[in-house]
Amino acid sequence: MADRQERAEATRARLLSAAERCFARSGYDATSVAEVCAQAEVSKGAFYHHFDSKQAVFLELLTAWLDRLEGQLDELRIGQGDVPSGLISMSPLLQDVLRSSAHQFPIYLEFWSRAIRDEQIRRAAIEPFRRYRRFFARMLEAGMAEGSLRMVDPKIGASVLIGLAIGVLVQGVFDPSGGDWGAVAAEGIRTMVRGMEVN
Amino acid sequence: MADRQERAEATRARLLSAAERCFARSGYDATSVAEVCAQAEVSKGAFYHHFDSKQAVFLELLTAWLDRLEGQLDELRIGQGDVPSGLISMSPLLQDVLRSSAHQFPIYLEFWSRAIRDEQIRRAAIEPFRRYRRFFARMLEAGMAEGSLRMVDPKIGASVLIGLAIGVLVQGVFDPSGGDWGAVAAEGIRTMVRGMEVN
Amino acid sequence: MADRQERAEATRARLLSAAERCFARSGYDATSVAEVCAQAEVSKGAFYHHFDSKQAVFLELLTAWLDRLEGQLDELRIGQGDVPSGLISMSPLLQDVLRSSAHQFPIYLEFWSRAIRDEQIRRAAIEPFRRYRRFFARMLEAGMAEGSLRMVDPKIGASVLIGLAIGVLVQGVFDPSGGDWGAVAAEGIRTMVRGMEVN
Amino acid sequence: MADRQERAEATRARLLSAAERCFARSGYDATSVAEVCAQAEVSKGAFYHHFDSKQAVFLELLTAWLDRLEGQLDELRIGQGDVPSGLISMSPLLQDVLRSSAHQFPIYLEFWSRAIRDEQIRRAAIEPFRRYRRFFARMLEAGMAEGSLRMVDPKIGASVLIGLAIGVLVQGVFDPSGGDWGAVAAEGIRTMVRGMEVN
DNA sequence: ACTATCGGGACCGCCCGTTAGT
DNA sequence: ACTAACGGGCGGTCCCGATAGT
Repeated sequence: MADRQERAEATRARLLSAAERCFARSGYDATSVAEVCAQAEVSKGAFYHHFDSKQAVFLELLTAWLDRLEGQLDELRIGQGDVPSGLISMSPLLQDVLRSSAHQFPIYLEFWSRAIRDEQIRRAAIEPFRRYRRFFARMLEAGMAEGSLRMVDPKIGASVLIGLAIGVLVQGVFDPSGGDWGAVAAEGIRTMVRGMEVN
Repeated sequence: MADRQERAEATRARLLSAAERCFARSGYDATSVAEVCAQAEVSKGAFYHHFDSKQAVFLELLTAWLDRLEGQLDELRIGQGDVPSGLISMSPLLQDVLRSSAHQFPIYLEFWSRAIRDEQIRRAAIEPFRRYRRFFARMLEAGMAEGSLRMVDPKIGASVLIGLAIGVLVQGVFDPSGGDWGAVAAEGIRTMVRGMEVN
Repeated sequence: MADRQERAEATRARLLSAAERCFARSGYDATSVAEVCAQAEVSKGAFYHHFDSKQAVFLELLTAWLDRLEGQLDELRIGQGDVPSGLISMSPLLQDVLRSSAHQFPIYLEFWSRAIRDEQIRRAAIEPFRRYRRFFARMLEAGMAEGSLRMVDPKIGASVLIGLAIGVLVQGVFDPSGGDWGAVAAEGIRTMVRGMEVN
Repeated sequence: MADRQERAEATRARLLSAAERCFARSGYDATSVAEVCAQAEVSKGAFYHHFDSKQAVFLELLTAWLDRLEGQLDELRIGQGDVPSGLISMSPLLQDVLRSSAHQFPIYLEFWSRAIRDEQIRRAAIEPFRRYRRFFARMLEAGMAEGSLRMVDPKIGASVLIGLAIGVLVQGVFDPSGGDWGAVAAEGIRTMVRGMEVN
């Protein structure tokens, strides 16, 4: 039956989860494959059976995270009401990411560092962001169409919104005790929206 | 007599510069001490004579960069006019940082990744940000006092501003060809200020 | 009914052929069992079902090659005419081996390297050579008997002949473009025979 | 003083010698760098300080061996008497190589196997042989000039001579107890020369 | 102040072979 | 007969840092 396949997928999942834990705790470079295997309680043979390299695991974790984020974004798409209130209703999402990703975000930050140098990682890391930007650009266009938002280049406006989110995330991760980052997120979005509204 | 000391200072400087180049090109972990020494055309012994460890060099580069940034900020402090236009006049600075730091910023991004795990690095990396925040908080307080800005928690407002700056920087570094980041910076600040003004 | 067995035999043959290709291309050590299996489009399980080990495949390829060589030699045995012209008529064979074995010979060269250390391989690799020597020794004895060849120790003479063949082969394989090895083979045999004739 | 440098060269020499021993005993692939280091009683750090890679050591051993061989050849160049007797006087050299290289030759055989695949090794291994061939070609030309040798393409004749030497060496190494290889070498050269003489 | 040499250690990737399953 | 999953282990390379020497 599918017994074998199930077991294999379980092993794979255990490896991914162990890798995520290790990367989050010690960082990518400081995490050895052996450590991940030990955490997952499998052999190195199993590791390299399921993944091509250490980086491949990383890439998979990255894309999974980015996809999850996009999924959450899509769920909010069906926001009733006008665009400004739609945007404001997103601050819980940002706060949620802030809270839940506190331990994972550092990994992705490190990943981004690598993305600058590695073409493959760069593509994987940047493409989703371009999609996010398209998502927000469409929202802004809708807002302009409905007359609730001032006229701005939607692409630039979207980049500003995403920039704010990233910046708050970064600060929240580095200096968790340095401020009420949930409040900063909320206030940031509120201010941003205010600055974008027609009046 | 100062000959000896001068020569030593020059070696030290060459090492720092070589390290900056290497870190920027390959990242911290991928850069070996030997590589830095080769670039600086000195032996490893010289390296360890001037620095305690690879990380020590990194720390020194970090603080130098952050101090330079703060210096640029201080120069702008003597802004005449009201606070909103003072803030807006800062966008060239951000654009400048965006342009000039394009090659160095990745290093500090990586540094931040490490800051999460390493107490020493964390302090060095976070303290300046707290200073930046105090700087902007004071600006916002002044704006509220002069009646040009809405009432907000100045600390939170400052964090929002810094977040925006970071977020634009990050995007600009990762995806330089993905947008006109100078324009994004300008538009972001303009919108932010609009959203903060009394009306 | 023979269906099952046929299929198995085909798999076995595909593995052997794939192994030969891989060994020739990358050498014995640099060729992994996985690579051979990939080339043969079967799983590693199949490999180890048909062969005990990587070396077993190697041994099988070796003996097959040596047997083939001996077969070609036997075909020439029915040489009419005297011994000297019989020997000279063998130079096309050497040239043929030179041409056809260009890609396989390196494998066996490597095999010989191993033969020095491994008893099992040594026996497999050396025994045929002793047979070749006996073959030529008998020819030389015949030549001496018929009065066309000088008196020499037939065993030593045979070794000289085989040595010449090996040496030309080795050079031809290493430095194919370095000379006209077919001509070298012909001239070598001719000279050798001249040196062996009574006058 | 030169104390330090002396010690370093001693270490280097110990490594080379240990490598030669190990390669001869177990073959190139089966010899680990760690093993060589252990034999030489130095650390891996020392190994990689003196050599770029395992292969670099191999290459150095190879070229040293080939150069030594060429040196021995050059010493014989000042042969008085005519060319035929000059050639015959070389058989002790071949016998000597046969005896002394019995343990090293397998290494170079393996090296040659690699030479087929690796451009760098190939060049290092083949160039000397081309030089040998030029050496013998000049001898043959001299012999033809003095009228003691038949007219043959000197390049081809030289290749034949070298081929004979290689072939005897190969057999002697593989099957040391299978014959009197010294006698084979002598008889081979004698026969060859006889076959080349004018009558 | 600066160098050459060296020590000790760790890491990624891979590899050969086995076994549970089909 | 054949497969996928896995175990256990090793090997080359490199790296950080220390030391002995100038």
